[in-house]
Amino acid sequence: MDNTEPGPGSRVTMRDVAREAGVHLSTVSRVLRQSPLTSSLTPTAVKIRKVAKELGYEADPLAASLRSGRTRTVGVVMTRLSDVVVATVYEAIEQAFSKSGFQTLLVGASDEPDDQQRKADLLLARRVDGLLLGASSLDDAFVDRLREQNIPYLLVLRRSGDHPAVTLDDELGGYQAGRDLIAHGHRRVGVVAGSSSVSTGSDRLQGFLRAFAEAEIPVDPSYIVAAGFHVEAGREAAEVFLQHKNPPTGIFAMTDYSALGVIGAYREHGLKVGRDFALVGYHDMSISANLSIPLTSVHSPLYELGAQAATLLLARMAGEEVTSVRLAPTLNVRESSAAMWPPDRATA
Amino acid sequence: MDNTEPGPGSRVTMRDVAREAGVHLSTVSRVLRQSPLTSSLTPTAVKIRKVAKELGYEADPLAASLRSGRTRTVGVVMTRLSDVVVATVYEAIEQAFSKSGFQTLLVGASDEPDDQQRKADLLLARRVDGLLLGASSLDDAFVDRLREQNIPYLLVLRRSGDHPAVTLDDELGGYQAGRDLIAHGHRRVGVVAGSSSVSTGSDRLQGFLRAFAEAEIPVDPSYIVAAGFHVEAGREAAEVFLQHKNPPTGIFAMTDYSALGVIGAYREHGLKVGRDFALVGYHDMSISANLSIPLTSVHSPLYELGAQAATLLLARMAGEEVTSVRLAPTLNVRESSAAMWPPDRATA
DNA sequence: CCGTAACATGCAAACGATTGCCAATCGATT
DNA sequence: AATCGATTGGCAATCGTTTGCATGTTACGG
Repeated sequence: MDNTEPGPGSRVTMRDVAREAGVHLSTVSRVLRQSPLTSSLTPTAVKIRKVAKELGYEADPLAASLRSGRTRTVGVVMTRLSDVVVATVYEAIEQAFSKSGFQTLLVGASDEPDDQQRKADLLLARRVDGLLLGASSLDDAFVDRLREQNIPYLLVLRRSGDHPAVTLDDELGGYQAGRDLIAHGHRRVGVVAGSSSVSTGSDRLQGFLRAFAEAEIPVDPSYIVAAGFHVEAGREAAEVFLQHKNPPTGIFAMTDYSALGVIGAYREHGLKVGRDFALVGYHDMSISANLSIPLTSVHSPLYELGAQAATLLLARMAGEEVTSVRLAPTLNVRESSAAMWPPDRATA
Repeated sequence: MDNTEPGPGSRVTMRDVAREAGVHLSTVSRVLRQSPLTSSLTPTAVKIRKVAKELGYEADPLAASLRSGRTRTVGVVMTRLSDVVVATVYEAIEQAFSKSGFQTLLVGASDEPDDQQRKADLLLARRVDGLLLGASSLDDAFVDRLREQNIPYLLVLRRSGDHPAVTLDDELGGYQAGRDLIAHGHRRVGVVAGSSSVSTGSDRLQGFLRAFAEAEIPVDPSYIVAAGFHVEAGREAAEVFLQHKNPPTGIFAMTDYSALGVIGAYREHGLKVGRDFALVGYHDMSISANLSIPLTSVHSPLYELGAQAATLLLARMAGEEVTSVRLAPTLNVRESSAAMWPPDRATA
């Protein structure tokens, strides 16, 4: 026998509704799930709905999921949510799913592959109907396993192998940044790069280098500093640049944040962006256009990215085949890189 | 009869472990839950654990929750996650709960009270063990209902009534901002305020005004512009200031973002922050110290806020009484407000 | 007027755990 | 050797749904 909660103060269950309406439990279930088997106009259905409302019945998703195996929940694994880029994408994802009546279960993961896997397993244990991965590294055996297990999943922001993914065309973005620096006369350039094991970073670098290869301008590898995506990374890289006797005249930072770090560090050396050096950032966050010297930046459609990811995963969950989507960025040229280089040649 | 998933490819259940180990189902449950009733050293316990590992058994949280009523999940309601402040706090929350073996279910809500309530109800239907509310307005009847229903909850970031909350001392922050502007000689000041129905905004304003009241300096109400917390809000407010024939010399923006908006808009009028006007921001995000002209800003311990919120909610869930916590901010004075006003008086 | 399709209900077995109660076991104490 | 107390393990009910099958009802065409 069990006496945990004997009081009548408990919740209203289907059993209560059934008793009150004078029908069987299962009938209530069918009517309320509006299963296609039962038209909604029959007097019984009307009565059940009325009683349910009167009693304030609310379905228990737990019990339903246990029995049906479906949870109407998708799991989302993301890194560092405090990164605006990530947060914006997640916000879009959440809204899209919420609109379709799904709930998202968000877990943060570090950049270690193991951590992502552990967190994803946690989500799978919760029986999510689908999985959105925003933290996978380029070589992630774990994702292969997902495919084999036939679990609907989708990568977002980062690619890996030939797994379906919704990403930004980072190669193109890097290319655009490179073209911009070339077009403004820069021949000696530096890059504030992120970790090379993450597709976003390596793609941007590749595109950037392609631009210079096409223009047949060599890029000194020692000017490519893998520092990271945050403000401090920019400062670090800046110090490296400034130690060269011939520092680069044009800099591509892989994040607006690291671009700000560069601005700050250079500033402490008395150097001013847009005058003493050119700078191109990435992601075109709302702040970038509003700096004292507005920042040239590659704009990424982050919100659309999240929305598309949600749509595609929903399609996959419905059994459809989907193909990866790659969204194109656009370059916004502003004062930080708009001047021609070398300066004053025309007037000298 | 039921034939939904007859295949043996299903998951490993306790029943399987019990059969394999030659003990009763319930014994397995007790050992694996390491209920205090069963010491873990008995041979049966050892065997069960061994078998469980061999079979790759993993508990189904759904089934466990259904029976036990506990989910080891807390619900979190927040607004606009793309706001770094909110995202940072959430990140801290998630990490803290994750460390305690809880999962967080995050839902985004708009600023409308109804929406928050709807989203919270969704979470309650999922039987969360506790609720963290980051989107409540000042007058929120919904939270009262929670108290009556005896559900462990906690407000975070925003206060409401006498509900337990972990917040920043925004009044103090506003005061500090005000003191700074006064100390640097400003007598005509403007405020870029947010919505007054949210405690963060109204508290900051109140503190700011207290500083001026104490110093017996009047503040012109038409210089207080309720525009919002984002970049565009700053631009908007700046335009309002500039339409006055005597624009304020010192400006308090309630967010670093809106501060950036002000910088941008003034800049387009040829006005430079730190020289032509002083500016104080709020939250001291990583970028603020790295601007060309570093921004004076009130620093809030956001990460600590999230961590404390998690700790306190856990305590409440364990039945302890908790008292609200209010974390003190600290002012970081930088170039944007460091100069004395009016300028050049000493040298003139 | 009957056979039958079509549909609305009812029945009961799951889904996979937790847990109150009780019987059995075991060691120690008298 | 008998008794007592404490552990241990088994039993079965239960959490609140979903769902395959069987039954009952209605309507309709031939």
